Amino acid sequence: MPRPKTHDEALRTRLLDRAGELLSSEGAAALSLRKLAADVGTSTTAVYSLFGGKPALVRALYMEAFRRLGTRLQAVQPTGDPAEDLTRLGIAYRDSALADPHLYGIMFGGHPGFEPDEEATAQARAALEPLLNVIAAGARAGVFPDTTHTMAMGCWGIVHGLVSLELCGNLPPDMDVAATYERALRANTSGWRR
Amino acid sequence: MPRPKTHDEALRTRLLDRAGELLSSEGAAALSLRKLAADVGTSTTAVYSLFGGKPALVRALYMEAFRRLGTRLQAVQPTGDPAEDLTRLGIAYRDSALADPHLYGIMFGGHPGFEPDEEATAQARAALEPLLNVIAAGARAGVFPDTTHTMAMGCWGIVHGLVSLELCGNLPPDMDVAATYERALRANTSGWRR
DNA sequence: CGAGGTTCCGTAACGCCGTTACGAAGGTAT
DNA sequence: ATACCTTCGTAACGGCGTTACGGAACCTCG
Repeated sequence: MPRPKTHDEALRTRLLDRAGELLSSEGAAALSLRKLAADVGTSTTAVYSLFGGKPALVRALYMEAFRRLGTRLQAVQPTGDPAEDLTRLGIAYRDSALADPHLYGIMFGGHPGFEPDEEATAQARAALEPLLNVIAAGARAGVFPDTTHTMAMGCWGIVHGLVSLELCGNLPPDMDVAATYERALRANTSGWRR
Repeated sequence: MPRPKTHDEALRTRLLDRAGELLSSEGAAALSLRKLAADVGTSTTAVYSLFGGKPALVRALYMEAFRRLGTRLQAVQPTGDPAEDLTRLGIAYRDSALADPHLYGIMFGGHPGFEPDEEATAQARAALEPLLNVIAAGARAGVFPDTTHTMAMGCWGIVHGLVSLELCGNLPPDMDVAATYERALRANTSGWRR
């Protein structure tokens, strides 16, 4: 007896996909509920019934962004050399960010109204598990210190920091970023060597 | 014969000060031209005649933020040990960011509509001169490599990255951030040792 | 097969925002 | 005193996120 729902899971994914496209092509400022709904051929109400509002939509994008990052990091095949693996993870991290800078901005840019809750930060941490695994393996092999979490924070810090500086345009335009990035990663890794 | 100006330099600084206060107390989302003008006792027109619009106001805050950061970094007294100086600079950097997180967000968060122009990025680079000086001194002393700019990027990356992660709430709440931060800084520095 | 009822969703309104055009305000020179 | 020129506050415009509401769509039952 009820009217059948058109605000269903399919529409949810279409909204999420289009939101990601808008974000990638025109930036975060251009991501408005009105434009999004019009593009998908529905009304803004859909976003409220399917997500709950704009912050909740951003949250969904946040989760998706970390999911993609985690997938890319998991795809890095271990070589047996923890230091080398660490560098490769860092490069994969940067590739992931450069592949969709605006999505990276969702993860760390801090959108107005959205604060990651516990589940969201758990998703973020889960994406970095390959990093923890490599560092823990290095610790077991005796090349890294036993303070796995401390070292993981340092490594996450440097990859995030460099990528963030690059995306903000804070690096000199004539710099060979890829090479300098890798050099900085290796220096940092060797500093943690036991 | 003209009506005397009330949109003068004094009003400009009052607007800038209040904008900084609003930013610090209520965040970037609460910084609206209407509220700002009302607080200062003028109209939104003042912002347009004195700055040129909201992005230009944000630009002024951006310049001010990097000016303050530069002042704090310059206040770090060299010890003669470049590695130690590097750590102290990193701690001063974090202190500066924690002193006003929202102002730090202006520098790297990327506000909608504002892209730093050449002069703004020059101001940003100038603030980091103490970092370059210490690294160059270390290179002259033979403890750091000759690739000063590469190493500077790495060092900026790790301090910015860790501070950024902390401000985003991406670090575990039970972590002793100050100690871990310093540990990561020292590891990174020692990795650059020649 | 049509009427009723229940659920659902698009429209439209509200209060914000940044931006801009315009008319009133105010001091100066005649 | 009046005319004029600069300056600034008011108000309007389009767009935003959000929400209340009324009509639309379907199933069920007579």
